[in-house]
Amino acid sequence: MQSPTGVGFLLSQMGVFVSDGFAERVAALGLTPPQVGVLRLISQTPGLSQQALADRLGILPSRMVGLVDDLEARGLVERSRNPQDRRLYALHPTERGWETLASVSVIAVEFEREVCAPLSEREAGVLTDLLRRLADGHELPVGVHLGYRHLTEGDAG
Amino acid sequence: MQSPTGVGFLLSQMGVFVSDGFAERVAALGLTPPQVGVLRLISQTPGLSQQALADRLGILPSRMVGLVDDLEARGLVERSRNPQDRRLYALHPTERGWETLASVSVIAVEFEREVCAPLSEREAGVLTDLLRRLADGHELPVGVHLGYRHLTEGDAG
DNA sequence: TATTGTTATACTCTATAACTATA
DNA sequence: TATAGTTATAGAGTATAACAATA
Repeated sequence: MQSPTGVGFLLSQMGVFVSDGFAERVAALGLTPPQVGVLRLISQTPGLSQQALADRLGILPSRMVGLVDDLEARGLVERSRNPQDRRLYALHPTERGWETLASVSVIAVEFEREVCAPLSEREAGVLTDLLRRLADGHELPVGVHLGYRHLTEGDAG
Repeated sequence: MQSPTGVGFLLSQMGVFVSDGFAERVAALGLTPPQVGVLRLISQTPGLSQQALADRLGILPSRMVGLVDDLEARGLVERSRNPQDRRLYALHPTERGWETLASVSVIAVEFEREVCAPLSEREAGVLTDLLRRLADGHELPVGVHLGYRHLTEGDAG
C-alpha cells in the first residue's frame, strides 16, 4: 500500500469496494462477475468459439470450459457445433440469457447510481472523464476487465 | 462488469491496475502488499500485539502469524515478549525494517507519479478530492485496504 | 502435424478449527 | 475459564500439462 491518502491507494481501495459490491449484486442472479463478462461478450458477438472468447477476455481456454459449462447449465448459453469445423463450438445466448443480461444491466445502472451517490451529477461526470483518461493513458483495454486475465505472460503492471 | 464505460467499471479496472503495479514494485524489495501493510502499521504504533494488529487490518490472527514470520525472517520486524503478559508479543520494526519502509515510500511516491502521469497536476488534485469523497461517503476505513479483510462476517459491499 | 475443447493435476491464497502456553 | 499465538486442515480459485476428437 502506498501512502494511504494518495490516488493510488484510493483507486485500489475503491476498486475492491466496487468489485465486491457488483459481485454481491449479480450473485442474486446466481452469477459471478467472470460469468457476466463471458455472457456479455457472447451477446455482443454471437457465434464465437470458446477459444476466441478466451483470447479476447484474457482467460485460459481450460478455464473458459467451466465458465461456459455453468452458463449452459443455467440455460443462459447454447453450445452448437460449427458444421464447417466440428472442433469449434458456436456460442449463443438463449432467450433466458438475453433476459438475464437485461437484469444485469438494470443492476449495473442502479449500482452505478449508488457508487456515485456522494457526488453531484456534474462531479460524477468529471470523475468519469478523469478515470477514462487514466485508463486510456495506461492503455487499458476498453471494456475488458484486467481481473480476468492470467498473469503468466509478463503482462502485470 | 457493469457497463464498461461507467464509473464503476473504470474504478474496478484502475483498481486492479494500480494494485498489480504496486505489488510488482514492492516485489523488488521481496515484499507483498499485505506485508507492507503490516510493516507500516507496526511502524505507526510500535509495540502492538499480533492480534491487535490483525484486528486493525481486518486480518485473521492465524494469517497474521505467517505474515509476521516472513517479516521476521527477513529481519524487518522483531518479536519481543511483553513481560507483563507473556502471552503477547510486542512487535517493533528493526533498523532494517525502518530502512525498508523508507524504500517503500520512495517506490510509492514514484508510482503515484506514474499513475497520475496522464493528468495535469491540477486534474490529479481534483481526482484525489473526488475519490476521497467517494471513499468517505461509503465509509471506507481511512488507510486500511479492504483487500486484507476476511469476508466471513458479512461485511462485503 | 496442428488446433479445439477437455480433463486431471498442482499450486496459491486464505478461512476454520483444534491445539499450547500463559493468564 | 479465557486469551494470544500457533499449527493443521480444508476450501476456493486458477494455472499447467496431458489428452481425445477433428482438421
